[in-house]
Amino acid sequence: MAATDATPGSAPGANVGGARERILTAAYELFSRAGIQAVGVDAIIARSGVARQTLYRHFSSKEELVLAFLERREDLWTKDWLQAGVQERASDPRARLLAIFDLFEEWFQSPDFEGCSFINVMLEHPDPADAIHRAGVSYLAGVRHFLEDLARRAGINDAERFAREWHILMKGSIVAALEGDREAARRGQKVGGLILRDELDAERLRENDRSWKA
Amino acid sequence: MAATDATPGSAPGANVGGARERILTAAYELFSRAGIQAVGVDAIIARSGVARQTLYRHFSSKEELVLAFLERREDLWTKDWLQAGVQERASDPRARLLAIFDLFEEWFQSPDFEGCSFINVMLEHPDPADAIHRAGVSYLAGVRHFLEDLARRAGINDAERFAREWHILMKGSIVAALEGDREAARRGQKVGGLILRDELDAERLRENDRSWKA
DNA sequence: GCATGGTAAGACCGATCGTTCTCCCTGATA
DNA sequence: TATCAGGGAGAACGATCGGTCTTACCATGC
Repeated sequence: MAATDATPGSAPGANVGGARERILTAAYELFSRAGIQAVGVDAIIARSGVARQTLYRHFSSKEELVLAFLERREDLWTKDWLQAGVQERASDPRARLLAIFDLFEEWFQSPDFEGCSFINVMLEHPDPADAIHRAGVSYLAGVRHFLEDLARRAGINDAERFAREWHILMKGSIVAALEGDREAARRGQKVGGLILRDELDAERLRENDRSWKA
Repeated sequence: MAATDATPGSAPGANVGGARERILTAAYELFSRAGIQAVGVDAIIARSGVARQTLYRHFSSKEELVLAFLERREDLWTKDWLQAGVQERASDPRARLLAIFDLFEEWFQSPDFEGCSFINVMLEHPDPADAIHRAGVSYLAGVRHFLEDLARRAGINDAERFAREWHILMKGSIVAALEGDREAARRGQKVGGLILRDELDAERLRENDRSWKA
């Protein structure tokens, strides 16, 4: 995920782009894999090859850097990977919902599978008043809104409820994958199929009901 | 969850039982709510009212204390709460599986809902070689084995596969509840109902198939 | 030439981390 | 009475934490 190294021997991502960019790249690599509390600013400074003061010029505190990391995570993971991925794999909204778990299948098998950073930071900062906790919740809501949009396009009756159910499947299968279940994605997809079938049945019932009354 | 205070004014759990017991009680309360890295040994010492050296006489390191906390969590949460809870609420294995989410419903509404410590510690220690990570995975497997047993008693064909699907629902709804979804338990129960119905249909098909061949 | 601003390098701060140590007290046992 | 283990209180260890400060370098624009 890091750009090609411009200065061999130095840490990946060092001396590529401006200082702020190098800091964010290093923070992304470290935070997404090891979590927040386990990564000190010293580690980010070392990996980015930036001076201490430079980091604090761009980010007034570690918390601000974490919030910037989460913002980037949404760009790279939610938008560039998840949303773009399902759109290139399928065109039908229903197929796109199921394609999420095809993406997950590949993701889970990747050697440095790191899980969902939004879940990770939310659990790592349990206080609901914590800005980092709230940011995690907010970016998870962003994912859910994407599901809601797909559900609406698929003609599903209560898109918000459906999205929340689908998201539960996604989050559950991510945790299962972190436990080591290599088939977590297929399991999520299978149960998702049951949900979709149930929605279809319900829709058919509603239509029968309408034609009955007509 | 802490025993009644025997010495009013001191921290809850202090001077109740032996030193080891007080330490474990304090560790349980702090670790389960704030996580591992956020809780220092100083906080556990202060809450338990125990001397520094006393803690290190009973637990050779913080890591050992964390492992003892997880062991206690299995006793209190998995066995005394989850397993005992579903057995008193229902007798039919299928009803017991669904009753898990009735328990979750109450759990999620409790003001100090803390989530699943096994998931929390596993995500907080992402390294699969870490003893704490492995312990979390192992206790999650314990929960899964309980589900597997229920599934087997319910006559479900592939109990291991079923248990993994059911567990995904449980974990997903726990994370959703931590996000603030007040109906996460009902959602899990509803999707669980779809899985159960599907298992019933499949079993019916197998029986039809058998009588057809007979 | 000279000022300016971004950056590197690194000393330094107080606080906290997990851990070890010493000293003293108490209560049970021999 | 003498012994000894368990525990309390707290100093102290080296390491690391997030964050500040100083100094020097270098490229740019006036």
